[in-house]
Amino acid sequence: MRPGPRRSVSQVDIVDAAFEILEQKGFAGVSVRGVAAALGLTPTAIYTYFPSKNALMRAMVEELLAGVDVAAASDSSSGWRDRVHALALAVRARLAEHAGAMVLVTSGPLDGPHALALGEALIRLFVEAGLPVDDAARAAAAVKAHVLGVSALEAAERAGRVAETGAAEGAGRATSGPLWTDASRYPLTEATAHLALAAGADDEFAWGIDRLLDGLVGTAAVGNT
Amino acid sequence: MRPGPRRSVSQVDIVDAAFEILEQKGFAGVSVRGVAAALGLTPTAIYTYFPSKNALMRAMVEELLAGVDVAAASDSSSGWRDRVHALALAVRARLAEHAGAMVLVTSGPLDGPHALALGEALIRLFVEAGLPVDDAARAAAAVKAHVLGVSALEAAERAGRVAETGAAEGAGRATSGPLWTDASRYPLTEATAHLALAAGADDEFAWGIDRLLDGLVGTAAVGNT
DNA sequence: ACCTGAACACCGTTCAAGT
DNA sequence: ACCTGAACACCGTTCAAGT
Repeated sequence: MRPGPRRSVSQVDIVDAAFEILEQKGFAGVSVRGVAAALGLTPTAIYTYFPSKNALMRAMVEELLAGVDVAAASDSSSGWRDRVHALALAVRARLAEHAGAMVLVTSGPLDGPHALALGEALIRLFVEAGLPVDDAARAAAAVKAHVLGVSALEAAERAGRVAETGAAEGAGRATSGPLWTDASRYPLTEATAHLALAAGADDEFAWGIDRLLDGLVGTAAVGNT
Repeated sequence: MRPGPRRSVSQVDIVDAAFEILEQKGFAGVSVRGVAAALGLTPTAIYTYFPSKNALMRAMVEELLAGVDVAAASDSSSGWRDRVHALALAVRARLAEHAGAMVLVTSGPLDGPHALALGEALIRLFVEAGLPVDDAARAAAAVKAHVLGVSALEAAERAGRVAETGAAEGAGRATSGPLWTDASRYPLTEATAHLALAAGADDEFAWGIDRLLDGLVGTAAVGNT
């Protein structure tokens, strides 16, 4: 057997250990040395399981997406729209679960089996909604982009919050401080700051997905199978 | 004066040098040591200009966004829809210009002056389109997310291509190879692969933005100022 | 087949010291 | 005020060697 390690730990053990470190120390804190140490291994032992750190990270993305219930997309007890919603919400939740998961996703193409299954399910749902196949694929890509984009905005905001509390003292003073506080030049941004759009409220996310779906299927196709 | 270095190089020189390295070696290749060396400086000299590597990267994001012409959003010779299009296309182009720019954006909140100006311009355009302020802010966030999401998908795909050509030999064989090639389980994905949705065709991007705008402003507001 | 130890060529950041 | 040199505590990855 090609991938078969016989002892000590398994590939999923390594991935799980990596996730634990990701959760605690963020993306920059994940090192193959650290993961190895957490498992009582030498760094070089990791290279028996994964050919590179990047391969490890891609496996992490797969485990992340493995957590979303793609099968639920085929459950025809609810309409296609509800099922797209469920899928989008699930992916976003998984991405929000671990700090730095967003950078992980950007580290390589989403061509793992779970990623492919997810994309396939989305296209199928839009076909079900009455779209021609090509448009269904475009719509699926748009939904993927939207979920990823919202997650990116959330990750960016969270990265800033971590940096601020982490530094505590006036680390970024001279460079960024005085220039960026002139907020009165952005009245509309200020007036709508209470919406906390980047913070990741579920209802705001659902609103965005709904507007996107409105545009994707047009007003004609209101058919909720 | 607080930020005033008197000699040798300026902050923008450092940012520019960092971009050159980003372009050539990707995100992982950018180091404060490397940037310093490119300018004939010692690594520690960089800390006279930026308090940390993260501060440097945030300055890079600002320079990236400085390249999009936000003023064009106020040019009322074209409709609000065209101007949203122009803004979205410009941001995406800037993000696509440098490999690894996406990770850069995720490294901290988008609260620099150029980022704020861009967000403000988007909200204003949606107010112009007839949306109430709160919905305009939500719409602006959706457009930002869409652009970022598409860029993230493109970055992920590009990261994969680099890894493949870089490794050349069977680096990821045992781990990912045999499991991921069973593409016949994803017929719809295969059937629409020719669309190259992740590759970043301009017309596909425009289609997505258009559908999103359709959903955001509804069918009632077709008013093109 | 799996794992260790030592080594190579790197990192970000701090701090005392120079001019 | 700006910059250097040396140092600290890390990195990913390779390779010979052990069992």
